[in-house]
Amino acid sequence: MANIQQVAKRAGVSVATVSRVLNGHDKVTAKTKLKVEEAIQYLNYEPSMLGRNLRNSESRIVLILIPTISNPFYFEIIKGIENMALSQNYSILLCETDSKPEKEEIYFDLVRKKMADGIISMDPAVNVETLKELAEHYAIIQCSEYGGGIGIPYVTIDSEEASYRAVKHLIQIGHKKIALMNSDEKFLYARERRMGYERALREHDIPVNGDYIFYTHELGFEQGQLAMKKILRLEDRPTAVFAVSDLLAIGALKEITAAGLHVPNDVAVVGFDKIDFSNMTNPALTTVAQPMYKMGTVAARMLIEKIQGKIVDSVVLGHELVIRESTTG
Amino acid sequence: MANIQQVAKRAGVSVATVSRVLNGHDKVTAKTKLKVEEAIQYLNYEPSMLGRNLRNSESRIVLILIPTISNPFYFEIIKGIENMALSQNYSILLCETDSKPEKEEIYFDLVRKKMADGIISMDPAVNVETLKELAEHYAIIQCSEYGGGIGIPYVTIDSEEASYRAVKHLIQIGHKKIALMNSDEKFLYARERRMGYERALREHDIPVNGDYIFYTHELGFEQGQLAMKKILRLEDRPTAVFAVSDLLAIGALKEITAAGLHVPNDVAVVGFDKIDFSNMTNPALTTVAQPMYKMGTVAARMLIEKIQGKIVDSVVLGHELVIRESTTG
DNA sequence: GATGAAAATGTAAACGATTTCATTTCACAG
DNA sequence: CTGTGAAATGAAATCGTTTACATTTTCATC
Repeated sequence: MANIQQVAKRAGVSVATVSRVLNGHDKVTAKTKLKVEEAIQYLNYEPSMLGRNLRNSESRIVLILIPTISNPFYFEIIKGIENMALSQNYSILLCETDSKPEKEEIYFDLVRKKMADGIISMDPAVNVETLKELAEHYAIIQCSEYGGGIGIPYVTIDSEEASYRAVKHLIQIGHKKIALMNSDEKFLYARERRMGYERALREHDIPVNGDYIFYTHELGFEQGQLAMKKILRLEDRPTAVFAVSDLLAIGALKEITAAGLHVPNDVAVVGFDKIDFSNMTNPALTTVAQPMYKMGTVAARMLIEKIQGKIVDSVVLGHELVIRESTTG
Repeated sequence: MANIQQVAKRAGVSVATVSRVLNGHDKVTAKTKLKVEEAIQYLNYEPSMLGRNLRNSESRIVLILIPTISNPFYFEIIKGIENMALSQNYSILLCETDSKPEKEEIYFDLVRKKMADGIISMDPAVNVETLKELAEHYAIIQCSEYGGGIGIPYVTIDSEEASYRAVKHLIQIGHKKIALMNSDEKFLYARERRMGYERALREHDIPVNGDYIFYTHELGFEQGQLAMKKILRLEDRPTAVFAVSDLLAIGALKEITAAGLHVPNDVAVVGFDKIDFSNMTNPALTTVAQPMYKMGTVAARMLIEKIQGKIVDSVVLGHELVIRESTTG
């Protein structure tokens, strides 16, 4: 494999000139440019990013931190990030932490060692202390999930409001006994979503019943099944369930059907995220749509600006309630 | 941020010595080692991969080429690859081609420019010519999908046999009118799966009916719905459908239910891949399980060996039929 | 044809590590 | 105390770029 020296030699110019035609921001005579291009062609030369990266002290790689790749919630966000990154000549390293500190640490090390220029964190279980420390030296953006008040820019939606609207929809179609399937309240978004839930109830003079609130330690299908089992065993059974993730809701769906009950006639279900699969279930799932693709592009743009040393502000994006069969038959 | 020079200076040794304690394969006195480690600690030094990578002419990054991140089929494979890669100090760049040559080209360029040390291709739509050309200079492995006979090592399952067993299962539980929902036969695996389908039929003296074979140009949910619509319109309606992907099968499921028919009483359905969601549907899907995690680890191991210059052989892994509600009630 | 400013090109020093080869240090035998 | 070989360390080249600065070329002008 040829390097820039050999190209220079063959073209009869200096390496500086070759570099100039390569990057194009400096002026080069049409004639020399041609000579260089011929040499490049002839030698099948491809500039090495290794040399360039060292010289420029950058890697042109950004990290995406997600708890697990199995949650389709992240798909669209990732696509958004990827496309924006690609358009700016960045590549993305997708990092699954499994919410384990030791895996997280591996990836943090990647930026410490200059293998990555920045991080978009979507892991709610991320170690906030380390993140804060890292943010002093490196570019970091939080996306979708965020620890509040730690001074790291984020892009997210208004969880409280989204939750409020979802529950309000259930109330409007006649439900009064509404269960909340929430995740661990150590996460900010979980606290916000419970607040929205309670606000909607209070606004309609429905008392908040602690027995109707369930916590799961993960947002997966199985946790949804498990929680739904408990809900179905309540003596005063709820007629509706609001789950804070589609996977939880799909687990609930499966469990309700397995119990011989009908959705939505016996129990209505609302999910959160509008993952692809929410449309594939029987019945299709009513859910809150986050503008995921947009979220991804915005996060990526913010990160790149941060890498370039600019100051960036946090962003709150809109959301939308998508009403489908699981609440309206 | 400190560099190796400053560490050397503070420790009162040469950079060579620092490098030696860093990498640990050369001998260093316990006393100097301590001095160096103190200096590292004091300066908060982290070795830069940029310098190291240039010197070593490697990036320690491998590319994974997938058509789209939305297909859960790839999850477990990716996890397998990632874990194996991580254990060997490689990171993975997940690359979505959308089956578009221009996106593919972006990623191919990454290896030409030394930004990546090798490629694991899972994209059936990959440009085989370019891939072959690339394989002359760079480490490449095909995983799951593969173009046969192009001299690039692959890891896969025996598609023909898997397909044969799936169809045989349908025959054994009494079906004779079995539709095949296949993808485009420009893909080798599609041809193989049709062959398995036909072998099973022939073996039980069931004539192969061309009207029962459907082709989709993608393997998604919508394509499954569309194809199922056509199948349901056949005058001599099949009593079973074998789809070559779970997403197709889930589309079929939804469509059958929407038509007021029952699975499996009216139409039985078999999928392929055993993605997580195949278990979440109503009814749960009978499907062919590929050893995806294993496939990923094997592919990663093969790739790393290839990078190290070893000669690697292709691998065919086993598979398993998972019988669930969509065929047995 | 000399002059000078502007444009094009070249020289050489970074970037931050690893590693070969040379040199120094060390322990020990004579 | 010296000589010896092995072990530890150091000096400097190297990987492949980019770029500040120095130098040369170009060309319009007088």
